[in-house]
Amino acid sequence: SVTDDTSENTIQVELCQNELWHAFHNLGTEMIITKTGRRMFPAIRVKLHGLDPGYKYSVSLEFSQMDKQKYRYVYHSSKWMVSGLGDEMIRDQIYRHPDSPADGAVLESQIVSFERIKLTNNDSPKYGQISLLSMQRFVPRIHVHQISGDGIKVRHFVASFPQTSFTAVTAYQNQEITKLKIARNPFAKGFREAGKNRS
Amino acid sequence: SVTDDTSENTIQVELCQNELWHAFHNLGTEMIITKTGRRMFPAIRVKLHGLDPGYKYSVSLEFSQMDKQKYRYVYHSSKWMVSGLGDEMIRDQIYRHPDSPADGAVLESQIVSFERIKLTNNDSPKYGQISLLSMQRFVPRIHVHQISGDGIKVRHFVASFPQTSFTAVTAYQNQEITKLKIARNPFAKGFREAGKNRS
DNA sequence: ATGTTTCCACCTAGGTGAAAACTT
DNA sequence: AAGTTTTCACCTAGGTGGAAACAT
Repeated sequence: SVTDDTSENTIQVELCQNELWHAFHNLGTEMIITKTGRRMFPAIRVKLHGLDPGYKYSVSLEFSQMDKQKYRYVYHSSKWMVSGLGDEMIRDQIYRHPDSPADGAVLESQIVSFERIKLTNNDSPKYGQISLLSMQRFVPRIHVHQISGDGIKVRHFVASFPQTSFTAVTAYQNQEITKLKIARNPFAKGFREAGKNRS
Repeated sequence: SVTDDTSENTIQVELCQNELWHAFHNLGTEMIITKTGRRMFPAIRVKLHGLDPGYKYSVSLEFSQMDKQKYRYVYHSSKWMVSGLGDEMIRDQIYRHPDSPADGAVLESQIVSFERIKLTNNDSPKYGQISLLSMQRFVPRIHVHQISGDGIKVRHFVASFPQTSFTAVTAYQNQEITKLKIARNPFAKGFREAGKNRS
């Protein structure tokens, strides 16, 4: 498992769009996983603080299983119930942010957005994809590796935010989640309402 | 000016889509420059050979003025004529390929494509843009910098291909160039011919 | 029954040349 | 007259949820 940062200078990771994440978390966030890979919405976007400006850092995203259980959504009660023992996840999957490694000063000056990561239910994920398990729960974790001049990792910091946890699904279960995705994701409009945006 | 590589191991730079470049060169290539920046078509795409697999290299694109003259296109003779003395170019503009610096082994295994570079006639080019001068001639040059562990440039190699030279314009002059751009660039279709691709 | 896959209409995002408007 | 800027219809490219087909 992961060792935390032990030095006196602490790295801070700030989650962007915190209100949006909480809105989804209140309904029980679901993320679609497909064979070809699907983006996350909302995307994990973070702001880093406390980096050493002259050192290089690699920033990565990883998904930790919240438990070993499988869930199902019960429509008449609008609740998630445990439906049995979950499967074992593929080990050691990590998505390195394509703009990293980069200097601490550069990374701190911008928002690190993981919008291009794709979630899949394929057993052999392609480059840029992370393979998850349908009907199981995950929490994203941000890893920050400090790298010395010769490429050796000298420090390692991990952060995670409970409000970004989600259930992986191949089709949305809770229609309130679907509505919120359509309302907030510019790519998602579903079927047009009568008389709106028509030419 | 630029120093050439002097070591025994020579770096080779191979231009991709050579036939396409020659087709344009035969007509006298023109590249549109705009305030907001315009991509090059064809794009400069190269394959690198002879790199040291363990060293890091930075690959960049730069535009060298072919002469200090300004040209105009004479329609009735379909020829470019000198029309006077050109302007001075903004110095030291260089576009580093976004995937570099990278290890020699990584760079050699893929095509280095400069498709995202944008050419502009703006005096203060934004990030990712190179400012050129309308009605003047340029030849792209590929720079390969070998970088040591502590970031110092230890070797420098330059390559250029005469068939990629062009005249920068704000509107196409030679209609044969326009036709070839429309024929070969998937984004450029101009006005549809009657009865084609219609629903 | 329940969950997965495929296909598709509908979007966003952005790269084209043509034409018109503008500048000098 | 000659070159520049703006706008726009028309494309490519690719991210959505819905529905139907499929699998178990």
